[in-house]
Amino acid sequence: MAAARAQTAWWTQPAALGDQPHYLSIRDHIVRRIQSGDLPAGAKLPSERQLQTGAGIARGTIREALFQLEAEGQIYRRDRSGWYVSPAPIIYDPTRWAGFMTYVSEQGRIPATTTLVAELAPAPPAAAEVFGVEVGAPLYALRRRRSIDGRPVLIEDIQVSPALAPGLLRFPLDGSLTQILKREYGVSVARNRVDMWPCALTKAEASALAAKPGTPGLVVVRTSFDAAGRVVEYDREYWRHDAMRIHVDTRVPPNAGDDAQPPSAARPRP
Amino acid sequence: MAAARAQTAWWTQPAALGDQPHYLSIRDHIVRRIQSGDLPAGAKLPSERQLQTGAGIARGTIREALFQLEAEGQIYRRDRSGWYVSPAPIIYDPTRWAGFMTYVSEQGRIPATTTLVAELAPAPPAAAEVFGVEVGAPLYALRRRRSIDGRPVLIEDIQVSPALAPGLLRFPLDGSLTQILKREYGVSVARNRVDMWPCALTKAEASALAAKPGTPGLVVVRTSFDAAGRVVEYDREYWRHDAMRIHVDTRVPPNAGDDAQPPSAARPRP
DNA sequence: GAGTGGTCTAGACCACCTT
DNA sequence: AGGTGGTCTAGACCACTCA
Repeated sequence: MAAARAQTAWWTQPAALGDQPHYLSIRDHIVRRIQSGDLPAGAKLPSERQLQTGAGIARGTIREALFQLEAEGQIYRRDRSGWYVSPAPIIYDPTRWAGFMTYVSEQGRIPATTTLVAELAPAPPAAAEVFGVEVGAPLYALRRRRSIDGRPVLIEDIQVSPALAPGLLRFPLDGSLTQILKREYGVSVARNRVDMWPCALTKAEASALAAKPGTPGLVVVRTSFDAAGRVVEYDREYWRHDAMRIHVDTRVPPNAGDDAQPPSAARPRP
Repeated sequence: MAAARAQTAWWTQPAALGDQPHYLSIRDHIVRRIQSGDLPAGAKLPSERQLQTGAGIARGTIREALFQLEAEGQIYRRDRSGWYVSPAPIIYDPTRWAGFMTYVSEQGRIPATTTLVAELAPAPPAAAEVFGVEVGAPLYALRRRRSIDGRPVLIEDIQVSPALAPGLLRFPLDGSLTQILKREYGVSVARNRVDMWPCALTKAEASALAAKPGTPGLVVVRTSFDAAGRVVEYDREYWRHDAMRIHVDTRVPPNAGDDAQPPSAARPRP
């Protein structure tokens, strides 16, 4: 396997499986090197120019292969630094109240949090609607970056009502916010409403993740409520799309009707 | 707004917001045309060569703008046919037992299903493990294509145990499978286990969706169980990534412990 | 300061969809 | 048959990261 570094342009030969585009043969070759252990998780790939192997391969073709692998979640890039093999994704259950720090640890990985912003700020329209306050009313606003094994994987913006948690910013915010709310304010989560969709990271999120703007990502918007139906937390997370898999496990009340729709009503919220 | 079709190469002028790459200015221009209604949902974009406007713009640059918009979910392509404005996504709740036909209709859209394959086939390894049978044991296997408003949006592979639903293939399979299982066999779903992750569509799924292989997609794997814990359905869906948003709403049992983890245990299942 | 990826031009040929 | 996107080459310059 490691002999694949021979100088001859292995990919100028007819494609292994016959009639596929050139860039897919290159992709296949890199996949083989990843699967063989030649390029372990986190390893840096050879530079694009090195991958050209000197022989009649345009850099654009190499890059097409790289983009394909990025879309598949097998490699990622750090902006202007290089291409790296993606680590295994972590399993993320947005319906759990256990926080990031908890379940990343549970899966044998090392979580870390950096608080980028923590302030009392005027509510933007989306948050104002969720909290049922006027646009511009003061809300605690946090912006945090979370990492797994040293790799930044998500940026999140959180809003919390000062009415529910006065003085929140006095506490250390790099850990579990949910835990602080519970322990210090006696507020606990009884309901989670979660929306998720694939996206492209915009400049702001991307730069905080050392990614290129336009990198494929996943948005997770979570609104959590307490037993009284008050909004506890409004959280918007931007993930690198290769960093996680979503896992949800739901039990349905046994006596629900035929076309009933517990636990949720799936209302469009555009 | 509609005057933007002037012959002068509008994008050779300095970018609107100053110092951004050229392809992003092109992107912004197309976004404006979409938002202004000049290019409504479903409309076909001008061809890549037409978008070059004759003046010093390489097609590759146009394509970069198009790829960016595709990653954002704003446009999509039909392989070798052209680029089209993406319709609004539908809201998908994988924890509901209501089927595709139901909630697409609820959202004022027109669902359709084409059954591509319906047969009794040997269980592949993944399905065999889920059903707890030997690899190669007979399972009903369905492959269906689902469309919204005439646009194919997902391919799904379903496996059902013949022990639970003997003679299943005699029924019309273009509707709700869950409903058939309930009505004809008295089997109803008490639990849904769902995993989701972004992916790139492979050749098989892509061609059935008239998409290019490598198009960004979303995989949804759903295992549903009845009250006795038997597997009712094992379902693997490949979605166009711009066609849906995931929405989950979960209520937590009020008396659960601090670090307990209902309703699921978020175990890694690689 | 050397090397990396990011952006960009200007061609070309092909397979395939559409009409 | 004509037009579309898909693939590909062979350059070039720039902004940035990293040592």
